[in-house]
Amino acid sequence: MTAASAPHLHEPRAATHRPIVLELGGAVIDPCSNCDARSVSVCSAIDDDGLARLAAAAVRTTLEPGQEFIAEGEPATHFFNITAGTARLFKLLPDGRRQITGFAGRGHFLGLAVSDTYAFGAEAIGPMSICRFTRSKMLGLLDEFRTLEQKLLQTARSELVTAQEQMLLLGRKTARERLASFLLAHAKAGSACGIAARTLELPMTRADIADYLGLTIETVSRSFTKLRGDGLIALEGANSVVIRNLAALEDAAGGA
Amino acid sequence: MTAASAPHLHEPRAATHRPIVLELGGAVIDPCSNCDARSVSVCSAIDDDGLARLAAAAVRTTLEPGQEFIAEGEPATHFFNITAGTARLFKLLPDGRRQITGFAGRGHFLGLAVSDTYAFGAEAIGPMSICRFTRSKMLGLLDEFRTLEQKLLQTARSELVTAQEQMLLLGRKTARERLASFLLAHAKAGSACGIAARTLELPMTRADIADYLGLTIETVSRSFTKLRGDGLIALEGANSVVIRNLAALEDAAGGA
DNA sequence: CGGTCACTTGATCGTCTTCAATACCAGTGG
DNA sequence: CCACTGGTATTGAAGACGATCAAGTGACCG
Repeated sequence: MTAASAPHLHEPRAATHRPIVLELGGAVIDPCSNCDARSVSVCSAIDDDGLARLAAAAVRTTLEPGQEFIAEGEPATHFFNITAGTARLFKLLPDGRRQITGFAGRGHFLGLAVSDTYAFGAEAIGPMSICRFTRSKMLGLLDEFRTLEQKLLQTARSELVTAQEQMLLLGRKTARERLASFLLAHAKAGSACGIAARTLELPMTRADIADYLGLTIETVSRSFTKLRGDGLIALEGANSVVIRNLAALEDAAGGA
Repeated sequence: MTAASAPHLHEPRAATHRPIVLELGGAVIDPCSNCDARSVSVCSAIDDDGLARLAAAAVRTTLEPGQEFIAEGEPATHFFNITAGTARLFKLLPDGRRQITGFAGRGHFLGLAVSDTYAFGAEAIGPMSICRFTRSKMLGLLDEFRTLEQKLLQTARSELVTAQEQMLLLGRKTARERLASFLLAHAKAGSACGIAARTLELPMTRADIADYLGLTIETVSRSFTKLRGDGLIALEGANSVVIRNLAALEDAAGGA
């Protein structure tokens, strides 16, 4: 598939492009066929002919850390495909309380709103690069390529399953179980195969983790400390976690 | 579209069939074209020719209150379409803690698992009737009728939005806000147009509501009492709720 | 009329939150 | 090289919200 593959999770990995192809003839030739994110994204559902059309419809953009690119409640004019970096997806209450509904990494497709406004906001956590499509062009592609639509259905169902698991976590798990579940989920997502990675790089802050797990920063921090004290994990700086006892961590996650 | 339409929410309403058609010629003629649930279900995405094939693939079943018809973790052999009654969808932790991820009423389509096992369980709340399809037949229909697939994508996205709202509720709202949100959501779902119904019939028990809102029975009960004491609602028996002050209830829901 | 079941209400307890102080780390400039 | 600064994480103490434990009420039913 794609070239380099790091054991890390959600790393920006921006520099894997092969400029050789892009410079052929001096013009940009089909950036999509060359995209790092293609193999893990809905774009993989489209054939080579379609890819040219996709490339024509796409606008590549880079984002600064913290930059918001989807605003909850705003008209849903665009679709996005993440090619590098990680975004936080969130919903807000009027008084400022925030719930992060998920983190979206490379290959993640965003913006398929039901209504004509976005149902959630999205911000870059670190530096990001995204592919932007207008609503009409994307809908045209969807109409034309059934495989794309099928892939989206598959993706949506998978996200629905994840969402249900998150509801179980938010509604019924303790702080310790939530953090353990979170770490395990990211360990699994970070490794290519099904085996959990031993070391995790967490691109998000404690505040993000707290808002994702329905806790406060302090409780997240205390839970980290507790898991470390119990020998389940080790912390190397704030953003790097090493799993020292996978079985015990799975146990601490509540068994589901 | 269909004939009778009650203001009530999730009412079993089993007896609206028109036996006249069924008795023509003495044999059952296309139960699908006659189905109460058709107009509100994915079946509406299929044309009349397809409906006959759908009918051939469908097996109608009735369920007792409390009967489980989807078991979490079991092989996903069937799809289901609810034609009458309400089901609770839930996930369990090994120690018995339960999170209800949603309630599914007439027209709701269930069982589209990502993996080959069901990701959640489903039980009848009251008496129910469902349409059952084998996995292979349903996949065949899906393959044949693109409109059906499109409808499913639309449904899945809508459920995803609902799930995100529920995450906000579970992660960041107080008990009072959760119950108010719950009542409002059902008021809106119960009425045909966008205007919230004034009276709600809740088919589920306090335990179900608690497991849906991530609370205990006691806290749900206390919150009901409190909302009543504040004049926002009135209770007529345990399962009938009248909204007395819609604006205040929306306010109590946390504004989102 | 006793039994069960669902709901309500009360008293106490515990987990997580809140408020507050301190530690840490990278970047900057003296 | 080291003090200063701002952002982020950790730790501590007090408080609140919801959970737990327990009792009481009411409806339905044999």
